Amino acid sequence: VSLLEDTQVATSTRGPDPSSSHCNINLTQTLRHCFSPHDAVLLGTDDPTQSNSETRHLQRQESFPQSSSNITNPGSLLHGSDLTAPFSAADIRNLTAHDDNFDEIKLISLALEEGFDPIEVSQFFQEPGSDSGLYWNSGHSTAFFSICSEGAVGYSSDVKSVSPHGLGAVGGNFQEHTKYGHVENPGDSECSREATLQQFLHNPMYNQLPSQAASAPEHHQQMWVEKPSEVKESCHNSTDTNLSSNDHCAEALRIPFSVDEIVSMPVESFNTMLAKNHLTDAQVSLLRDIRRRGKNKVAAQNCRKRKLNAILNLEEDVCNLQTQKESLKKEHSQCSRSISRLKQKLNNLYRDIFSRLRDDQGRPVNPCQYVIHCSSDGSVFIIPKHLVKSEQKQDNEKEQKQKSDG
DNA sequence: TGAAATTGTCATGCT
DNA sequence: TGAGCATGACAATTT
Repeated sequence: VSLLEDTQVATSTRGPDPSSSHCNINLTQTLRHCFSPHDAVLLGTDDPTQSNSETRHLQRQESFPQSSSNITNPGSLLHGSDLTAPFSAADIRNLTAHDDNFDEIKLISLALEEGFDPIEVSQFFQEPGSDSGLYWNSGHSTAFFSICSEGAVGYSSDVKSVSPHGLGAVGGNFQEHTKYGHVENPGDSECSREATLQQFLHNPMYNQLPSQAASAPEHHQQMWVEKPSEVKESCHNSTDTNLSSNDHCAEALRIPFSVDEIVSMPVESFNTMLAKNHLTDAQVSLLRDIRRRGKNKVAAQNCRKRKLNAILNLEEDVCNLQTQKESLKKEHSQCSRSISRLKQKLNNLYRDIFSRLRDDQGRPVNPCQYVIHCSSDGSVFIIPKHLVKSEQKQDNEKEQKQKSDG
């Protein structure tokens, strides 16, 4: 590996920008792209998840520049213990130990103890108004903050980058960092191998496997820099037309706080955390934004669940009411039939009674002129119809008067 | 390739 | 007054 470190390998058209004049990539950078703390652990053990790592290795090979075939057997370079060569035994132990404890809280403490420099970090936050410039995707548990060269702040994480161990903290957007900040200048002293190694070893925000990041869709990689309009504008306003807007937004910043932690911790703990870490106002604002967005994201998810449940409940209610309506319809038709039968019976009875009635002179009573009246006490009278009509009129008038008085 | 569904975010109002 | 929640609206992304 050390021999290869200075070997310049021409990238093929599969490189980040085939048309770019910066199409040479340092193999060391490439190896860094293709290497994660997980690899270090997996390569050094007989982990049963080896097949998993092989799968990832194959994926990694796909994203590996084609021209790496200039080397006798580039694949072999990625196998075996050679890859661990740049790391000391202590480093490997360190990696392994941390890999087993890569939960977010320990990442935070690790970063605070070993890697995180608030002052260094704060230099990326000198410009206020981070709210509108910030963009982040918290599907994953660990935060990665990026900042445009003009000062707009961004954040990115990758949902799909959950580690095989489910700890969700291995890997990081290092790919972005190298792509935007290092590949352009392989010899940049600021990106020295040693610094990168230190960064690699101590960066707890390494939450995305480089291979996954490299193979991720371009829009995923650029979400954090492309979406905010302010970032876009500030990046496009740059005078250097040779570099893309993403290159201008390439400066990466890491805050060793888990997004989940930021969002879910009690407000007292959150405020304590803010107070203890000597953050700038912009950083505090950023973290509060992250917390607010995280809370709101969960709220939106809950809101949508409730809305769906409400819709489902309403659909269920509609079904129940339709069933009830059908039942009532049946009942109504049954009642109507019963009423018809009763009416018919009553009519027959009426006719039968009148067919048997006779007046004083023995003549049949005309049913058109008389009606059968049943009083409340049970007595039955045969009354001329005109009397009934006049009585009914009087009754109706009485009712109307009562109603108007009432 | 267009439509529909999903998701994250913002703004706003309320507690 | 700050924090959180609920929700409509919008835009980007995914299906």
